[in-house]
Amino acid sequence: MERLMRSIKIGINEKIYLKDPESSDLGKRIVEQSILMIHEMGFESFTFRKLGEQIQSNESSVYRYFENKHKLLLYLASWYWGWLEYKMVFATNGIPNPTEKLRRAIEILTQTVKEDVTFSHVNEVLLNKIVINEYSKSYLTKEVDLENKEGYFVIYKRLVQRLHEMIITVDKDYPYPSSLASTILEGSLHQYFLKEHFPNLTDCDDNVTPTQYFTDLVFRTLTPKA
Amino acid sequence: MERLMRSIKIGINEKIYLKDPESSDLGKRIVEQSILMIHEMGFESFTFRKLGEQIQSNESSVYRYFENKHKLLLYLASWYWGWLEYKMVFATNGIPNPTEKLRRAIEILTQTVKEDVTFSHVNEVLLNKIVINEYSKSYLTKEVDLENKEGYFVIYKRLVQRLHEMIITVDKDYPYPSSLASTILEGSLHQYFLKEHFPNLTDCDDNVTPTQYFTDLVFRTLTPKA
DNA sequence: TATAAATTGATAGTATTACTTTTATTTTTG
DNA sequence: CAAAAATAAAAGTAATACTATCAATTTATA
Repeated sequence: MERLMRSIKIGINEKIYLKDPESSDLGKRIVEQSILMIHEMGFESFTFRKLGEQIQSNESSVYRYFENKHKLLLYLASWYWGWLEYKMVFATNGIPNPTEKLRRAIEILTQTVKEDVTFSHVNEVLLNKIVINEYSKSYLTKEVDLENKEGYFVIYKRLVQRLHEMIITVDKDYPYPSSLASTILEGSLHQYFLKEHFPNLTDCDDNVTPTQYFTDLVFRTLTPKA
Repeated sequence: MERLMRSIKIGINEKIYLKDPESSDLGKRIVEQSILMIHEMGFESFTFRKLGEQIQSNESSVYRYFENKHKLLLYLASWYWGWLEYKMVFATNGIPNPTEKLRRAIEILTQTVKEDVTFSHVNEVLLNKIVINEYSKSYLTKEVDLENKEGYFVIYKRLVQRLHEMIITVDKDYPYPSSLASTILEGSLHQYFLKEHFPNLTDCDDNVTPTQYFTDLVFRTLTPKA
């Protein structure tokens, strides 16, 4: 699995970048170091100037890969969701029982990223934390409809769609499968955030995981067909 | 109800502002026009300079009320949640049946704000839209723990707490009442956002409301005690 | 292997933002 | 009416988010 993951390239919409960061050493350093820096200082404080210094290159060189830091965030997010999608498809493939399949999917999608599989230069553990703290900012903008039309969110949308399909396979009569799917994905990020910063607003802690909460929620909600 | 609402002042943490905007005509114009402008141009494009022009005053005058636009957002959000809390407490007060009480609370908390009650200078319809699009940005910051300690999020937290209490009154054995409560509040904002920008990721549309989705979800999940 | 092409690095420049400071003017209030 | 407070106007600062230019270096290819 690890070896396999390492050899896969995640297909990201080419309009997100000016030059594919996977195509050069500098590009990989941009991705690698931006993850460390955004995690460290947060998205608002992160700038291309600082990144340039960090990678011992130049601001202007970074701009040749990404138009701006917003596009870089879209890139990192797409990478993350593409990686999760891959893990999910792999883990659920071949499970015949729809209930078990959905259960496994929820597990993959809502669990913490513990090990650094180190898919080349990308630190998935930190990337997961970045997504928890910053992903919303990538779509809560005035440009969202335009960017959606450009296809910048396709991977995330496909992931929700896959979850949606697993839900209706378990219970074809459930009336809100899309909403439930999007609630699981978005809600999971939120529960992780609350656990860290607003522990009173969640039941998740060291002993209770978002995975347990959402698994319980989904299977109380759905009525599996006989 | 409308009359009552108009005569109530929402108690907002005094550390959020430098000078109470309710205390002067200029302050009220700041709040009133900032709501229109943030709704119109989005939070990132909104600046105190532009606001100063709009209210026929000066940037520096705005800075005497709020340290920066982030604090202004915290203020507007507190106002909104305080207003919603008030509506909810009012609407559920005196309902003896816990299930009906919770149902009514969910209804209030997840429904669209349709009418402009025009609680003085605040346009609640637009404020609701601002909260949908911008609220996350108020806490997804590196300063969240500090600001939480300062009490900038108390009203929102109290609202989740109230919902939590109603949930356990309906089903004292449900193991995740805090998570469910926070999921309802946050998830509702998210479903409204999806309905507008990612209709494929939600079942909510002109005919199906987030209220229906969450009411259904909660009552499938909880087992009311006999 | 020479040369062209592409990439990168360094520097400088522009417009805007997010403020702060100062001073003048207006409004409020005792 | 005088003093105090609030507001307005203007200017200034440091940082951001870029763009443009050109030189240096690496890479590709003829």
